[in-house]
Amino acid sequence: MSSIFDKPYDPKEHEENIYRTWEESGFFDPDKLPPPTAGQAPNRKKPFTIIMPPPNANGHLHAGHTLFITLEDIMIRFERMRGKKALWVPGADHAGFETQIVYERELEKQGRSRFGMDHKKLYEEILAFTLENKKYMEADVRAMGASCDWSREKFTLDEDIIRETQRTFKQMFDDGLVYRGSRIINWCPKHQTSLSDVETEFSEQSDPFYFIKYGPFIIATARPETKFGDKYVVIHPKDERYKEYTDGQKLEVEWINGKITATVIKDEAIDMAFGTGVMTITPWHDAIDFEIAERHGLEKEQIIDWRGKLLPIAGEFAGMKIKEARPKIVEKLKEKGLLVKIDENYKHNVRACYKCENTIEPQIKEQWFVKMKPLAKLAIDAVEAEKIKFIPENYKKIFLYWMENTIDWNISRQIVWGIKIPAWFHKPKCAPIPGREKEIEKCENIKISADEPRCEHCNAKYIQDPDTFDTWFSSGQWPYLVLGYPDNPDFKAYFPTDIMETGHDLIFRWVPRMVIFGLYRTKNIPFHTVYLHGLVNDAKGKKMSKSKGNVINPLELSKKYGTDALRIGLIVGNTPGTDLALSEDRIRGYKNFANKIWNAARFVLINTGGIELSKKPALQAYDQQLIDELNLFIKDMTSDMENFKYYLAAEKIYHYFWHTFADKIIEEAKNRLKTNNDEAVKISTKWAVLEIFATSLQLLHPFMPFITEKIWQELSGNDIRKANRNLLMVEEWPQ
RNA sequence: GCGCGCUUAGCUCAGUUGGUUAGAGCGACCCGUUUACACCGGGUAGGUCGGGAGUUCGAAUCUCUCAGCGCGCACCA
Repeated sequence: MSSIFDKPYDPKEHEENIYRTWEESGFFDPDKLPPPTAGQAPNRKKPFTIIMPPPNANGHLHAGHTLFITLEDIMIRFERMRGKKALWVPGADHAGFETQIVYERELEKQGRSRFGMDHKKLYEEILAFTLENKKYMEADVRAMGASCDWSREKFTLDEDIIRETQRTFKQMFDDGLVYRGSRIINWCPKHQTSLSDVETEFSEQSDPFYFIKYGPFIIATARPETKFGDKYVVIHPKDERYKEYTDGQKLEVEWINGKITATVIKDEAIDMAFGTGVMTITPWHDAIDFEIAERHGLEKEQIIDWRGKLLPIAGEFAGMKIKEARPKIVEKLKEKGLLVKIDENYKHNVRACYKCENTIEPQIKEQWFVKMKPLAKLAIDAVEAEKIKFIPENYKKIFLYWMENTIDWNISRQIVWGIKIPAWFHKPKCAPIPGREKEIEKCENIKISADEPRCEHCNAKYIQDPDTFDTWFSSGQWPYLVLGYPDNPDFKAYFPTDIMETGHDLIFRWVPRMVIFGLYRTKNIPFHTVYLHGLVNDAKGKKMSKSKGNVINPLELSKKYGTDALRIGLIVGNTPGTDLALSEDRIRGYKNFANKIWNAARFVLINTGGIELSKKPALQAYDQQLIDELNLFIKDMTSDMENFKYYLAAEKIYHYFWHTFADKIIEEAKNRLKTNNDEAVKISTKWAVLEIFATSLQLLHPFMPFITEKIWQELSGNDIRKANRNLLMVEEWPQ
């Protein structure tokens, strides 16, 4: 008799069909699940929800994605089998800044540039580009076996998402939680946009450190080119060395471009031990200096323009790029006798754009800011009250530390690809209308509205804020927006969600924002548990990067060894929060395992014909013991699953199947079937083998869904389960 | 600078509340093709659990300390 088991398992032959069968069954939608088995029934009222972190829609999945899809799919399949209404909502992220950069490269290839392009046209081009690439991402998610409900898929630029995001902004504006302010921001001169702190990285840099005469003082700086406008000299109030100088004292000082009047400021922000203990400040281009200037009400002046060139205040250096100007300025200081010495071994950390690695130029800009303190308080309280749990636990501490030290969040971005900030400005204000002065006094010069407002007094048009939201402003609201907050019944049925599973690198960028927005808008936590997985690195444990050329394409591994092998290979031994070294060897081993399962199925098929599991025979003591051991195993493994220890559960079932079931139980069964003529012994043996095999398929299914489903289909003619509804996916988790 | 984590077999990592000879996968070596499977089976070797000190009847596990590595945050002009 020939069967599909006659040749080794070839995943390529089956995976696509199996996925189609699942998808067409409709069971990815928890509202369309088949009636529960008796064992599942008690759970059926409980929802189990995971919102998928939406992958960027601008290309294929990478290794990190395949890990999170596998983990979340395991969680979902496990709970679905247990009878819960398991909902996993997929999504696609427009990924504002990131996608715009990807598209800018496309433009560059065509010899074009986004600067000078009509905003609307650019937006439409990027939209078309994104929707095209979104398909690849979705196909990859399917190829990974994700049992998510595609009927509920959302895109971060869907109309309802945009509308609700803008409403959140309006509500926060009305509550005084967002404000427009001229504050120091991180400016990327290449990308021509501001960035939040989490979108920048520090890199250590070695620069000459210049000691320069400034009147009676010597100041030290690594950036002489910012010093043109420096007219405040700051000293620590307790510094004995400079006690003769008093706060507010004026001094005539010979400076780079001639004489200026300097003012002495005393401020405790000064580190007396650093440099000379004296510094001049440049409030427009340095965060600390800005704070000092704010505290003392000092003037601020822009020195460097938005493109990174010096402004007219720099005199003869105006129009020069910083790098070009610096040595020339130093030369001039030397000529004037102002340069005291140069320390060549000065190392400091410089903020850089996390995408282009260009140095960030701090600038003062009028932007929208979220007042973080009161919002952070909500998050801190919820986490301290254990309403939200972290896996691994130590991330709780990290989360709280960050929340307690958070600063106001700049949410304005000077990019096109994103959600428009629904703010409108009335500039200039209304002209005076005789007799209506008081009324006009109250005229708002800022309106928050999705539609274009008009001034009710002078009928002037408002000018729309050209900026878009920081992507994290909208993705921070993702969990409830996806479920259609506030009106969609899904919101009531499935929120708060159960688990937010994401990479530990998003502990600051994303997780806190979701907690805050959830608590602010829905008055509820967005999820009960945060599960953080580690990063997927190359075989040597090094971070994958295109420039290093060590990027492993997970979908190639999936094609080569099968998705099941890739999945379980990503899971076994991969503890939460710990980075994973992904190597081909690791996956290859599990391909062999898949084949082992395949061949065991062949043995079972050949040897247990005629056995019906629903008709349990009187078991021999030996077989009863195997079943008892199996039950203990189920209990142990289920407990690991409930405690999110997938790395252990996967390893245990692997081991049980291969080294207990295949190596021992099957081998013993062979002997007994061959040497014993007692029919009762044979039936008992066959029944036990089939029972253990069927149960193993169920236990393996969340980890290796394709092969287990395929075998289940092939064996279903044998009545492997009385409640068999032909899809292992909705079968009951063994108890 | 502050914080977090790691250091266990050649490599990648488990080891739950301290408890008998410390485990897995991959790799190495030896033997073996008796029909589920060579994408296999049987077996072997390989670890003073980073160093040191302490608590304990007992420590890979708890405490202290030293060293090395990784990561995060912040920052000194």
